[in-house]
Amino acid sequence: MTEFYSGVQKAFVSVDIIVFGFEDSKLKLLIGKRQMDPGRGEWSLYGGFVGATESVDEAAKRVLFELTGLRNLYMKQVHTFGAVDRDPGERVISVAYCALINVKDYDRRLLEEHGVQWVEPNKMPRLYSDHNDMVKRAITLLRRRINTEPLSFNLLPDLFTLTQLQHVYEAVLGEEIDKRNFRKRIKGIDFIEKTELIDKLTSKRGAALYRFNKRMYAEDPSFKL
Amino acid sequence: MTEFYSGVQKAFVSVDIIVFGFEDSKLKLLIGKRQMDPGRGEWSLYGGFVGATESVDEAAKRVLFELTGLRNLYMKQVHTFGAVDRDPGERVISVAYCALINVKDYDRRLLEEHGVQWVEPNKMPRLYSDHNDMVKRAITLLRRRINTEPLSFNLLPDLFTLTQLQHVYEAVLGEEIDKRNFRKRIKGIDFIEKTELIDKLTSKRGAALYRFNKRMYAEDPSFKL
DNA sequence: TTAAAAAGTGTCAAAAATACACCAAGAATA
DNA sequence: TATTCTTGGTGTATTTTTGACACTTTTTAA
Repeated sequence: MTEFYSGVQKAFVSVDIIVFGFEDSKLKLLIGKRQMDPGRGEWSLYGGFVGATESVDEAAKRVLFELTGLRNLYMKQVHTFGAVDRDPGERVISVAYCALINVKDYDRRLLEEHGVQWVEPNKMPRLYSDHNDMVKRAITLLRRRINTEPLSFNLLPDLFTLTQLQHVYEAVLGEEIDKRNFRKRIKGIDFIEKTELIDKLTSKRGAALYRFNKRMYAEDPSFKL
Repeated sequence: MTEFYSGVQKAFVSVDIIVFGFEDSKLKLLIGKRQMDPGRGEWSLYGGFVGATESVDEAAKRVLFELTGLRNLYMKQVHTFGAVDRDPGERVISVAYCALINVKDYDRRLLEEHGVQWVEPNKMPRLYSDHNDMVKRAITLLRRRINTEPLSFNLLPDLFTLTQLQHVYEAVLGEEIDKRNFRKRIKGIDFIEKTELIDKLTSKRGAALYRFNKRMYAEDPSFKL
């Protein structure tokens, strides 16, 4: 075992990103038709290869930036997929990442430019290779973490109403939540601040706008919904 | 973007395994001195490369089998580590797995053969490359899951006493648990069965032996301690 | 003026979590 | 053989958390 690297084959390493957004009170994610071989024309996640001079995490950030034009988004590694024949051409091992974006920050031009679109997870077509599994894992990850980590704010604008926030939870968890109990719990969380501002767009009466106070959260980073 | 694979460098892909065991009421894991370059002589996790004809998961199983002589162990992917210079020689991307074994199933000869030994996580030396980070992540994973997944039994013999089981929880979570409350909760779980057998080894009085009923759990796989 | 649509608010009951202390059984020892 | 030591085993009362549940307010549009 001295010739450590001998007799072992190298592989391509790629990243695939499950980009989640929230629109019309629904959780959605970005998929597009593959514009390259293998699998040209099939629905797939957006991805890219890990370059020689970047870490896998950096590659994921780069690819996400290419797609969205945005940086510093919430992103987490989901799982690494390594079946021998998952890519019909070469041996490609892919690290799946999940990212959350506020759909309104997203430049609609870029959607077209990259030929991607928002779809609801349960209305998704068959995707290329193991990408459906990636999506499944990503959703499982979201569901597990949304109650212990302040994820939800990443899917909303800086200012949001409690109804919107509740809809995020309902969309991710796939179940209805009692409005009064939800708001009761939110009131107990100091870093979700009520502002003086009122949103008049989505309701006739107008709803108070809230804000996630990052600094306050950073001081005592514990979260439990 | 037609020449899909061109201009991208391949990388070695390896697996590293954090093998947890439970001994003397303590959580321990296997580390050894590296017997190969780079990093010869440094403390490190046990690992190996992913071969051309095996999936990453299969590679992890194979490596774990090499090390322990055991199959069908509990094993979960933890995280993939992909810093550019994490391996001083070549570009190596490593997928960390965590495995749980019952120390008594482990052939002590194999320990010596592979030059590995059990250490407590908090008494661990500096490990090769990013292996300390791997261990940290693995422990975080265990802590997150031990209350929602029947992990703990994998660290114990088929027959175990409630005190042993409690010690597993205390060791993983790093906190003491009230004996009566613990046993109360256990009683509410049908697939933890009391047997007629009594363990006379660890106590003078003798303690009832319990068993995890896999089939019963499979029928209704929900777990909440 | 009336209807429609979403925002906002509090109480009570059930369930779950936590704190807490003594007796039992057997082995070893004085 | 009495004593002590060690670990196994058991129940209750309190607090906390969760969950169910319905009506009023505000504004716009018909």
